[in-house]
Amino acid sequence: MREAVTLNDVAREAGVSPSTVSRVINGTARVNARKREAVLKAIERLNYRPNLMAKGLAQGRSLTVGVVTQEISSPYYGEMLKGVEQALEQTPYHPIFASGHWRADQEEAALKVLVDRQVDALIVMDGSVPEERLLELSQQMPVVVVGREIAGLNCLSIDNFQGAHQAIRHLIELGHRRIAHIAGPKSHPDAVERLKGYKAALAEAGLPYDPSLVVEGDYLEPSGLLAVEALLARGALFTAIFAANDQMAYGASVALYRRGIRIPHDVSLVGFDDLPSSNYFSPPLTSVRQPGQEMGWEAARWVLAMLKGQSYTPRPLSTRLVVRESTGFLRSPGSRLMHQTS
Amino acid sequence: MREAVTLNDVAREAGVSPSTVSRVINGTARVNARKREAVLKAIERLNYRPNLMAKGLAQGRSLTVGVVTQEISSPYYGEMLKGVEQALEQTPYHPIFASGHWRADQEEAALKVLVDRQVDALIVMDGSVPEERLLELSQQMPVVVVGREIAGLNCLSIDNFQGAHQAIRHLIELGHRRIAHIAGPKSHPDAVERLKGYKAALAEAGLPYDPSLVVEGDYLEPSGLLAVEALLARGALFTAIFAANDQMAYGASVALYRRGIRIPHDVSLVGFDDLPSSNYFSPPLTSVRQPGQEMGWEAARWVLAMLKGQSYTPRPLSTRLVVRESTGFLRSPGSRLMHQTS
DNA sequence: GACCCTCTTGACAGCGCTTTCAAAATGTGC
DNA sequence: GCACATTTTGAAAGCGCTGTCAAGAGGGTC
Repeated sequence: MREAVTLNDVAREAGVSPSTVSRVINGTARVNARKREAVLKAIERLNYRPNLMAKGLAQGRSLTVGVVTQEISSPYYGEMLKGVEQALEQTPYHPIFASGHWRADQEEAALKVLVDRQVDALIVMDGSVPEERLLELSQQMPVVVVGREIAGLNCLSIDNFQGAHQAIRHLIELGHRRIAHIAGPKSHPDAVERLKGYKAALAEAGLPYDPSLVVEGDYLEPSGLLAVEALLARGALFTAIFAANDQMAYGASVALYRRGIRIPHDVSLVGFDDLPSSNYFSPPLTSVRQPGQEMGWEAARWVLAMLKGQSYTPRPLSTRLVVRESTGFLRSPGSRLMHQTS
Repeated sequence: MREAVTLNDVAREAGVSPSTVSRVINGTARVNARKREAVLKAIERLNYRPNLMAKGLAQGRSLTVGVVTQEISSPYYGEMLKGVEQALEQTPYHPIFASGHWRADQEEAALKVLVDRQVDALIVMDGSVPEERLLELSQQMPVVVVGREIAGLNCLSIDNFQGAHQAIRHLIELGHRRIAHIAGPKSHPDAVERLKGYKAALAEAGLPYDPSLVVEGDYLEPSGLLAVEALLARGALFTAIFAANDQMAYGASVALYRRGIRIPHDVSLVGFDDLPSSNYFSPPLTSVRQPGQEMGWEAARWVLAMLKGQSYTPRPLSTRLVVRESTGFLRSPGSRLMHQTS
């Protein structure tokens, strides 16, 4: 394992002081053109690469941005992380990720890891860290929260109510009257909002709210499958399903497939998030698009601005219903499913 | 932004020297029980957290492991990253990711970023960095390569040939004789191996290899869709498709769906990777399981061992065909598709 | 040629931690 | 109670870099 070449080596090689080398590298002060040349040559010759840890220590910053997600492998967070990565690509900053695994204690542990690693700023995605904790952290460094709204903090989130509302409107316009909902966990504010949007859209259309058509899932595929089975088991009558996220919609579609219930022929299905894979689902899934990548990007731009002491107004993030092939007109008042289960 | 409390503060508070505090924290030498107590109390009282950057600089290591992937948001890499994260969770090390975006130059840039950040070890997933470059890096720090076999390096990969072979055997056993293949990019060694496995299995069964049944994709969904369209356009006759990865299989299924070709009724479909979502695809996708998470885990354990100067023998990683509902017996010699396109 | 200004440069003191090294404290045997 | 071996401890140097500060080098003015 070779010895690393340091700034001192460069200084010696170029016949100048370390300070001068530092100045050339960072452009922090004018340096005589000849010396600058000498330094650059020496850097080239020795193939010098600055030690970012030393630099960080000296400057009191690490040039890293901490990102807390729930699960790094989740397609939903994947999109956001990609956005963050992209926004940071051309800057001196680099993201460093830690996952909360959907558990408050692990999330706190993730925060600790990042803080200990001296991240210069923090992006927190969803989760259930107490608000006070985040407020406390925001005293120490720039913090941007994605997917939650916390007074006194810079937050970035979409209108979940509106998104759900759009989805239900779409189904109603297609003629559906009995629309089941696979909700997200009650502990997630976004899930609650989506449920509200569902109810509101029904109410506006003069449709009754039937609690037996709502099942709570946990945002993962298996729970979508289970939800549909529960619905079917209790003999619920429905011609469409609105799942609070795409992953649960995937699960739901399998349950329907198993029963020989065809999408959208017998039942229409709408998801939320519009994951990249939803476009390639079969049938391609109608879903409420949530601009994950853009959210990550905006969050990163925001903390960058805060780090520079600038203000930043994130572009408004809006949801958009992407209609694909998993939704269709209600076939007939007494569709197959209605008969089958009644 | 509050001033951070340092080891010196703790020393003063506890009435001992900084060295002693360091010793208590790291357990690098015995310390009188009373002093240790005093130090621990002081740490508690001041809520001290060591500065990992300073520690890193002093020790000449960063306690980070660099991981180069192609795309952090890809479900395939997501699984591996999760494995890495998991393996590192209970250690002092933390992963730091950088993406190559499927481009050699960006991959090199990613490597540079990680090396500049003084990662203590490197995990390289697939990609096309020149072998010499990796060998050079391995002189400087522990390196484990996943998904490539490079002489002189610690590599971790599955038997792609065998996996593809299994998939084709399965289709043949179901009666299929004309099996199309959506290959991965020729530049990827694993794609090449999978193609070889496909050919070998055909040959063993005494079936001819028909180049017109093979289309090259790029491992992403759209290319799967395009591939099937190309196949159909050229009037290829087939009753089954083996896609070199699940994402292309997803794309393929959409193309088939659009043409009204049913899976597995008209055409059987097999993927490779067995992404988590494949289990919830409709119909649930038959796929060659590649233990992504385990691969990440093993790679991480391996570099950890190397960092400790220990040797490590990774558990053998094997592929396994997971048969789900996207494959079925050949309906009849003259299946729908055969007629339709002939 | 003395004086003042501006620009460039190097010495040096950190950043917060670790790690020798030698001094201080403790313990042992007689 | 002494000489000696053994721990335990603190002082100090250093990891590789930055940034202040004051000295040095030029240049202009009268």
